[in-house]
Amino acid sequence: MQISSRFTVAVHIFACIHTFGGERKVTSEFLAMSTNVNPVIIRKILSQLKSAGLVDIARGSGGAAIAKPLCDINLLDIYNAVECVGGGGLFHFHENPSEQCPVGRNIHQVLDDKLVRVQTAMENELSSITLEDVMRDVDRLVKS
Amino acid sequence: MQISSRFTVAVHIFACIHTFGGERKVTSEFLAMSTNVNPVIIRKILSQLKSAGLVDIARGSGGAAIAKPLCDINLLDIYNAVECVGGGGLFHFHENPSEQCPVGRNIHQVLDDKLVRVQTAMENELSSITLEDVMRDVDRLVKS
DNA sequence: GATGTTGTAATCGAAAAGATTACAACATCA
DNA sequence: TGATGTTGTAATCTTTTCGATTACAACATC
Repeated sequence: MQISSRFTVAVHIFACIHTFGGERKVTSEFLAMSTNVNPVIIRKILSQLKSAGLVDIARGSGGAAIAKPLCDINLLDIYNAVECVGGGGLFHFHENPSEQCPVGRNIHQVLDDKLVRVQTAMENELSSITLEDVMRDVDRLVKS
Repeated sequence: MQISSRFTVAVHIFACIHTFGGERKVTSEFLAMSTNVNPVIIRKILSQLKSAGLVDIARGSGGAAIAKPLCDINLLDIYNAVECVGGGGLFHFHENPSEQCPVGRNIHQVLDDKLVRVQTAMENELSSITLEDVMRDVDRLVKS
């Protein structure tokens, strides 16, 4: 099972706004071309990024812009914005272990803190990478 | 999107073998009871754990046993054994970014090393937790 | 050979993702 | 003011993946 492609699409969106925002209007149609993802999906992702305060969207006239300085947005912000981690966390537990079995009765308590540690390690690494870091590489590659 | 419950089921299986292996035969039927997961699924997970050299299974007579010392099995071993990470890694990339767009052409190269770092952070944390650590907590809770 | 178990294929239903169509709401400009 | 281009969103469809289930062959032990 993998983390959905909405996350990489979202970073791609930021890279496009950063690269083309100065010279043209970055619409969902344009982003759909660049990502090769359906424009409705793009609009849904943009809407999630807007709800998280990461982008501004001009309704009607169209076009998206990055809402904060690049150094103030990290990959965890983006991950949390677009990935529907509805309380469940990264790991999916089997729902109904037996209450009769002493192992089944306690497995949740045994594993929970350990899985939280693993998820936190991932989130810490995500949060250590900012859009400034990403755009540095984007600029280098795009302009060569 | 979440990591499938096969992982937590697998750890549950180890906990059952550890706890009950001395006093009774731990069959897929028994494990199905404790986990409340279908016995065929249990057998499939057991089969994956066996392929990874983590358990021994007695065909015909039945019953599973842990194949190595507890301190020599960590959660990453189990994760890799049961999670079908077919080359793709933890993150799912959007498949076909535009080759025409300079951003689309380079987004993969920009993100790949960063996503590998994130996945590695998760794997390092997983590998730092051994079954010995897990069973310490299992013993404490089960015997109280 | 009877019994209990594992191995595995086949099928089913549910959930989630993404694609697509359709259309209302909105802003801009001629 | 109305034509145009865009966003917001609902509805439907397909694909994929997971887990449940049934069925049965292969196997070990008594």
